[in-house]
Amino acid sequence: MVEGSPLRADAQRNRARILDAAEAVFAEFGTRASTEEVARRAGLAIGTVFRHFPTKDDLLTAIMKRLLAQLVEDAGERDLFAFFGHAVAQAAAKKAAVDLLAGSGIDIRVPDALGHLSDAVGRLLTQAQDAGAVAASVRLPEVMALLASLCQGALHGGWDDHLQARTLAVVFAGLKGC
Amino acid sequence: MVEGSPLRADAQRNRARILDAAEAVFAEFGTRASTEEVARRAGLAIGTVFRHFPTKDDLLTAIMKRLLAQLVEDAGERDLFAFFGHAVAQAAAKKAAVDLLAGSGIDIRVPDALGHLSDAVGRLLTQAQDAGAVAASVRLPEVMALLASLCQGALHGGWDDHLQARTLAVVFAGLKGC
Amino acid sequence: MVEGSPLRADAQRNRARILDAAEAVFAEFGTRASTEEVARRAGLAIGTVFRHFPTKDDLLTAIMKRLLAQLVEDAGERDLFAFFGHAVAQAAAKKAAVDLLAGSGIDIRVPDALGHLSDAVGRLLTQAQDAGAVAASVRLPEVMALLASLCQGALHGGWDDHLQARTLAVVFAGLKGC
Amino acid sequence: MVEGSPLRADAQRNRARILDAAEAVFAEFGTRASTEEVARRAGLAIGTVFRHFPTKDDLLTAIMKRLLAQLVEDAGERDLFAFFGHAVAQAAAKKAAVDLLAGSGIDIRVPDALGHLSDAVGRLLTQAQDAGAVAASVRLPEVMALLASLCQGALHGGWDDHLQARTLAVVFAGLKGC
DNA sequence: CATGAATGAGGGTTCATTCAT
DNA sequence: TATGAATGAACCCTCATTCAT
Repeated sequence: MVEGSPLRADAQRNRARILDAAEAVFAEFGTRASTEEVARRAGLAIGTVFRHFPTKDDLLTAIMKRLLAQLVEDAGERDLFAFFGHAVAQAAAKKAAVDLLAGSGIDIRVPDALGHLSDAVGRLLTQAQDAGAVAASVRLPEVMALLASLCQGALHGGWDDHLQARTLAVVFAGLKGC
Repeated sequence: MVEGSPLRADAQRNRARILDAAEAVFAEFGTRASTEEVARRAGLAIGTVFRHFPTKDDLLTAIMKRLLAQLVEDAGERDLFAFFGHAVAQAAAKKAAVDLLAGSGIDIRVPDALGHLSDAVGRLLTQAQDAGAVAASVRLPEVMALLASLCQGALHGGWDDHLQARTLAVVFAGLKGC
Repeated sequence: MVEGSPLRADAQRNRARILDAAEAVFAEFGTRASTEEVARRAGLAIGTVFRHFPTKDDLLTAIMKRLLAQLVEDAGERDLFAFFGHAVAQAAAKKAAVDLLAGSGIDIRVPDALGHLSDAVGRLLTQAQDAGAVAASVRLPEVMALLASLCQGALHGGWDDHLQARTLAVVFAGLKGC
Repeated sequence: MVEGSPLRADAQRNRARILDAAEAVFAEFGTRASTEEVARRAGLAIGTVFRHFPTKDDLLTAIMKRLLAQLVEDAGERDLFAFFGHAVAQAAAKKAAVDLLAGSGIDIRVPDALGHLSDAVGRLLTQAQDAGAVAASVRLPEVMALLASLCQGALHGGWDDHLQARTLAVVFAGLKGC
């Protein structure tokens, strides 16, 4: 079953190029960067971008979904603390996506993807609490709130590694409960 | 020194009206709201707004400075924990300003104002550490980073009071050191 | 009572220039002509056109209203047959307006203006019937239908004067009843 | 003469499907409907449409020709009055074609087809005059002008059956001479 | 010959900024 | 100095047309 004509391969490649370019462009200039700039970076004509993503929002949503899916995957390979560190480290490189995660301006619905991330973090939280690494009183909503906050902070604050470590250390201490 | 001519009074009043309108408009619609909308809300013509703030960025910078100055003042009347709660609570109502603080898109330099806020928070931190309410190992940079992160998180996350309290509780526990 | 600042005069002049240019452009190229072309013909920047008519439809509606108002006025100075001749002769020069009158594509509501025209023609019809120049059985709806049809026909058919006269003669004979 | 290779059969079928789809689409949405929509409705790829009709105008011209040919055929089976009624009734269902007939926007030359229609109507006219049903003074050009006008009017005016009957009655009375 | 992805000019619209009044 | 009309670059998006597969 060879579903999809050979041309489909080109289209797939272009779709990926667009997403990569968009992620880079939006990361560099924010979501206000023009779709034209994305096309330029992807080395494609503007029409091609709109053929793949009929709306700028569609493009942003697609980026968002990809980022969240990646985070969910990343969550599977780490414990809660490592995942926090990882996510925060990623943030700086994912300006646009974090903006979107934050809901700034553009109305984007990625409930499923967000739900999956929440599920993944929930599993990490349970593991951490079972291992006694996080206080039993801590619940998922505040963990997600802290994760989002720290990603935003890292993104916009321009933290260096040292500052990031010290900041996370405070939060981790808080999670452990004391 | 002609600083006090009758016209100057008008100008000062207009400047204040513009800033108030801009804060309200940008808080409601984000920094993408048009300058024209700000003028409308201020009950002034667009030209007047640009006479006072030659650039939209200038206007945004001015709002930022005013917000930070207010925060510095607020810091003087609270302890570290109360101030965190206050700042976070404010965030939701100051969408635009927090965006700016975060540097999203528009390039704004308000080093002095930020420095003053840092100073104020530094004083609160010292007080809290002197009182044994915050671990001695905690330093100002991470406190500022946490403050900014939580403000961002509160702003974009749409936290209710309960979630805000639980989230802050984790951070406060972390600051106390345990 | 000097309502309106002096600048208003300029704006009024520009509004008129835009309407004149739009009528000419749309008459020449149809309603598909670009707003940019209208601006060019008016000797104004595109932004000015959109300041006066926030939407292309707004511009088309405005032209339509003006044309209909003119027709209503024209109706006051003629009998039914002369008015038919006049309207049909105008049609060729008013491509766009007739298109709009016909409702082609663009959704425009000018019910009031259309109603006024209908009223004016109704008066002419009554006069003609009172004078025995039109059969008593004829009613307004079909007169309006004939008027619109003939305007369309004249517009798109490129009739010369002779053909127009002969065509109208048939319709006039029909109205007289025989 | 290779006119009859198996492929030719496919091509002919596709050509017909495209014309049918185009007539339906343009009738529904006007000539502004996209060629892509036509391809979709025909169940073909856009490239196939352009292979058969290198230009959108070519497609529109082809539709026009087919419509006129059909009208010519219809004319053979009716007397002048019945044909008028038939053509006008068709108009509403042939939005696009009538648009084209009218020449609105797209520049299309279908002189031959139009000539044939004119010939057919000329025959009907002669018959009617021979039968004394139409005044001898009436000539073909104004009959064609009336026909086109009424089709336009019916198309854009949204006439109901009653209005159409009354409107045609006036024209028929005019043709009869009185 | 059919396919459908890619192209890119062009269209409607917005908005920061300028400048005549 | 305040006003608000004018400007025009830039943006998002559409669609006729081309061309590699």
